[in-house]
Amino acid sequence: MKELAPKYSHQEVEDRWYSYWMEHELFRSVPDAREPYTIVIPPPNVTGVLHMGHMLNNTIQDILVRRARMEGKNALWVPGTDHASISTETKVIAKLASEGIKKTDLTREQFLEHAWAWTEKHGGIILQQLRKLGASCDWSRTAFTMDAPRSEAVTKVFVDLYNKGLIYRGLRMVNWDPQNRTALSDDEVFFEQEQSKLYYLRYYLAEEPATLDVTDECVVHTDADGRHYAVVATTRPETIMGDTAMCINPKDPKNTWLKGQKVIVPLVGRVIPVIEDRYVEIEFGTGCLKVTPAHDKNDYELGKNHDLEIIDIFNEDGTVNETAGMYVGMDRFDVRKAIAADLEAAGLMEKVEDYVNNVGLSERTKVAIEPRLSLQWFVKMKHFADISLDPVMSDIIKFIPEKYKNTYRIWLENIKDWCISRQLWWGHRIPAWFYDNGTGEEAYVVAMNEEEALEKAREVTGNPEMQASDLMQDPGALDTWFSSWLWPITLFDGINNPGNPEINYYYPTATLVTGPDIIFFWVARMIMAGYEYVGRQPFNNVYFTGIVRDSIGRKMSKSLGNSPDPLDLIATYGADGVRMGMLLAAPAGNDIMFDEKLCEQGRNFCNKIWNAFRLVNGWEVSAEAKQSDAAATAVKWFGAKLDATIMEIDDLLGKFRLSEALMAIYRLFWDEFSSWYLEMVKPAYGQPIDKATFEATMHYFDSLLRLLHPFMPFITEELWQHLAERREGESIMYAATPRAEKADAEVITDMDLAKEVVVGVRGVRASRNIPSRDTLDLIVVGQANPVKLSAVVEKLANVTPIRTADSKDAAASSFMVGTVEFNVPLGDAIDVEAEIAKMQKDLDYYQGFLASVMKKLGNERFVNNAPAQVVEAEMRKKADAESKIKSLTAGIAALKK
RNA sequence: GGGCGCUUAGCUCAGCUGGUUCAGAGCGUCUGCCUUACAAGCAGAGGGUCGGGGGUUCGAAUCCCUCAGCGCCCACCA
Repeated sequence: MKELAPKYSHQEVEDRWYSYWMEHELFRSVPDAREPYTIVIPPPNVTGVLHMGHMLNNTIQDILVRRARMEGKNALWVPGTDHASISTETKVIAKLASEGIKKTDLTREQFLEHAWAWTEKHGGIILQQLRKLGASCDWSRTAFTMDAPRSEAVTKVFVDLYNKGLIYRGLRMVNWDPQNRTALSDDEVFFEQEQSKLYYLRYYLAEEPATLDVTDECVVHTDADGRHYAVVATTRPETIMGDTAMCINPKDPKNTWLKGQKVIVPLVGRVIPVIEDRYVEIEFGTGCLKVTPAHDKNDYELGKNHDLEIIDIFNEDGTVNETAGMYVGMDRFDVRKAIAADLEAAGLMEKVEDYVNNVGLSERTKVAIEPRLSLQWFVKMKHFADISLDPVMSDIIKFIPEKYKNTYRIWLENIKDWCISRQLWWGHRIPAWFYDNGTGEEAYVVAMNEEEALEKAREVTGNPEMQASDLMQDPGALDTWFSSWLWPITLFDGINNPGNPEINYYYPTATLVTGPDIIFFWVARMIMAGYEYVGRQPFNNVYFTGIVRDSIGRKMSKSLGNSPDPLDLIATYGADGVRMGMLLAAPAGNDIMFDEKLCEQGRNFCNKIWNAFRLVNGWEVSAEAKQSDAAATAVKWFGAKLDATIMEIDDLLGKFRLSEALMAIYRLFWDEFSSWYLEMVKPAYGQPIDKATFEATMHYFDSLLRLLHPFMPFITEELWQHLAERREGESIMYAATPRAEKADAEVITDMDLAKEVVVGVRGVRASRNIPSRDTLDLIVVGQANPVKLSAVVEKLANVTPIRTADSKDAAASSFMVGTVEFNVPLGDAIDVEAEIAKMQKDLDYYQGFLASVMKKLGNERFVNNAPAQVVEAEMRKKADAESKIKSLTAGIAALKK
């Protein structure tokens, strides 16, 4: 056998094995007779870069897939990327801007060329990075949400839903992003607190009435000239050009005098009515609300109810338009400043207060959303909510952790229609064609392509002369999620080619691994699409990972600079080390407090495995050598320990407690196998090992590597090749995961006792500074030797065969294991005072313990009410404590003599 | 405003339907060791009245109430 370096070096090993796996197509899956196990990757944004969230997410997926593969399932992990419509378009625009090119200077085709070029350059980088992590994806299936098969499916679904009446076009107040000039869905808006101002504006009465209907409770404003005015508090004075009413609450006693009046919009001069609606909050500001139906969601509703005029004063980019009549062409925020100054100058500003406001921002551009009235395409969600709630609530689709079921339910119960159109170019184009039907009303057809659209249009209009040039396709694109929601289906061509062998085999997928932040965007909608188009759930489990934070709990972000580069981490600690580091910090459902030290721990573990292998690899095997008692015992015991841990791991993995499963293997390998087992079977210096022990050890090593492989694929593959001859193309990836039905509990218990005795002797050595090479005597006091596995004790503690004695040796250090006292005679080396102090401490503890047990047993209600076995246990505790006290008391007395 | 979750050792967490000395794990800390696989290591040790208060019970980290602190999601009063 060749010499191995004392330190494991991952660099060369990891790349070599990844190439080997690829070369032999070991990640490839095609349908066969085995049970399928499918995972579809949450497609990362095509222009994205690998971050720690991806690392966590994909490590988990890889563990699940590799484990399933070793369980004999036909495991498939499908990779791909997302075209990320708005995000990519934003980035391309920014890139073009840096080159001095404006989007508006380009045609659609020119812009798309740039976008595709960008996609080709960046797309796939992130997938390449995943390979470094060891991701066992079937790369031959790599998909893109905007490639041809996916695009066709998207169009098909749009047409289908339109035909079913589930997609409609409507004039709605939408979230408008003035930077990208597009509508956004509600889910793409986030709110942030902002320091702003509350402006109090004077709205003078249009006509001074002869008498004012004033009560004692009224708050009436009068200026120096005796003219009356109302005061309106607003955060958005720049929208006054769009005011078409002022609103008060009919129950507001302060403002009853305004009922039925008309007021003048400051600066603008327009006369508007005072309307009454209970929507107005009496306590807010002055109780007077300016109503701008074109620029506020609630105002729009008010406008509808009170039949108000709608005056839209903004352009698509958030500048003021001609309709406003003033400040034309200025940006909305510049107008705010200008108008505030002008109001002040005109004496129309009552006062200005500081105010903390929640402002809606575009998730992508971070620009303040402008509520805007526009014609958009919507999906009716009621139907989808109806078909997708029950499967989750009844655990047909299991959420891990379960708490997200609640979140899901509440969202579905309050669902709003989904705005799916975006005024963007990068994305799936909306398959609707408009034409002029001469009525001035909007007329369009929805079809798979232009040809079909023309056919339909001719049919609808009854005009066979209609030409393609008479049609104009909707220039907009679809929300990215309108393609993502089909992902588990379109990856197997289930929309274009329903019921094909692939979709029948791989669908429903096993487990979706994703973040809770996209539970609405994506998870819920995939469930909807799954039931609508396949009639079944898209996945059986959804494992929600936490957010990766830094070691002091801050979210990792570029701006904070607290996010390590995953590839740097891999270079430093190895993919195996980083995978372990991620996982150690990642209990399901909790946020991840990531600390680079955990990767170090992972790397150290690799080194430990490596060195354990170096040890066994270096043994000289002798067919003649006889197996020692210690070795025979060790072999039997570790087999039991291994079985017990296998069952524990099965249980943990079944509950998706990956972190704990890995920790169980870690302890099994490090503590039980390396620190205990290998020390038990290790031959004396220069001696060969017997064949039986060697073979058992290699077999155990093999089992450990198999258990570990899903978590740490590279080092396990590297070492596995040394364990047995293997043919080219074979891999631990397909070795069966170890199984166990039951574990020999007796030998485990016996060994636990033996280990405690060893630790006891080591403790004596440590406190007396006795080198481990000095052989000691070990005596059981006052009873028969209870240690069955004494050969192990003799070897590991380096003691002569265990003897028994009736009473305590005055020149011995002692320790207790259970109820048994052990003596280690030390002769002159004994420190009587220290020995007495130690025993006295134990004695105090047991006396206290006995007292508490006696109190319990003295309580009649306890004895009468508690189950018999609980009472019996207390009786045993009492007997144990008494026996220990007796032995300790005798020991102290012996020492004091 | 509505909802969900968390608070256990210095740190990160596990403790299922209350009961085996149940108060645990990993890391860190301290002490002693370059012992013939591994100092990225070995051996040993210390460390918590389970957020506060109250209740149910023979018995509570575990169940109930309440207070405090932290976090997340939804809604978005100008």
